[in-house]
Amino acid sequence: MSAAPTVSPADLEREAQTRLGSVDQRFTRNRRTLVEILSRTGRPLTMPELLEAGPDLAQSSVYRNLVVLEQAGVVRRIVTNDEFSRYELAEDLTGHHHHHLVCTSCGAVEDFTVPEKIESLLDSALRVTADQRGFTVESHRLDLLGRCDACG
Amino acid sequence: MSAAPTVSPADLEREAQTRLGSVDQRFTRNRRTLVEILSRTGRPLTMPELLEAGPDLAQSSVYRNLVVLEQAGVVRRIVTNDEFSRYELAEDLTGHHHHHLVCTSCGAVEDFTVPEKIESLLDSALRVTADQRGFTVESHRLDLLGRCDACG
DNA sequence: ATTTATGCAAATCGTTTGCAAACCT
DNA sequence: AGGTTTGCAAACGATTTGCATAAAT
Repeated sequence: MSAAPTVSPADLEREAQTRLGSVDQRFTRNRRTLVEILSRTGRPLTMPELLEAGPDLAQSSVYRNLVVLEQAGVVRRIVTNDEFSRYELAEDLTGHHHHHLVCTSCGAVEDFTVPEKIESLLDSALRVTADQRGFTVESHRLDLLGRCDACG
Repeated sequence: MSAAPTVSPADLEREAQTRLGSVDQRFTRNRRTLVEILSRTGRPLTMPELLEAGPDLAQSSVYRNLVVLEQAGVVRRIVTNDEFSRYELAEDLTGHHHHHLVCTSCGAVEDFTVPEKIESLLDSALRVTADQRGFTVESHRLDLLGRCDACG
């Protein structure tokens, strides 16, 4: 349930730096702050949550920086039926492939993982299906929808 | 790739009728039209697509009716990173459990299924994980993100 | 007749954008 | 300097809502 970083904060910064550079973008103070917040929190955050965690950030800049960070492959945007988008570090940055538990009552989103064996089985099954359709898979998304512990 | 209805149009109408009734809602002309369009098309439709398919429908009424139909369990709303929500018939109405291929380029959404064996394996693995977290599963959602045939 | 659904137009609200000042190198 | 980023305020656009009319029972 913690972020369980398999990547050190320093490595993370360096990798974020690199990825931004490869898209001709700078790793500015505000962007650092965002990466730091997302890293520390270790779960998908909404805009209000980000602004609360970084009170000096201007909302418009956060939106703009999240777009940049997403294009650089540092951040991933998650859309649910909830009113807000959520943002988390790209999973190949944290080395932590996972999925989401989405509460249909309060909108909360948590991470979870499935056993490696199931994951790889699923992965190959999906690839077969996609190929048959001429679909080029970039990633998959597996969410569980239901009621979280708090919402009973 | 077709809708492959395992449920006849008549059965569908009757069931929609029933479900609406159980939430104290009527099966009005406009709602019939929506169900008919979704049934005929057999894939998730956006608001513009719905309005094009039913030129006499008022946009606000469509939005309102989709809410009602969703509450009655007749329709399911799908949110992607695309600008529009999409709507399809609830899968327990069509008897056709499926997932989605989401094109990250054009936003198009197609249905696909995975082998029953994989599906049930996944299902039990998910249930175990959820239980450990005190999470009550209502449904799962498995999307493949990538480039569709047309977008190469 | 009374309740509910409809359609138009206006309001909402998360997100995006224009622009001038601040920042970086 | 020369370019980018920032923050404020205004704009956008998908969805929602108020209200008067039309259906439905």
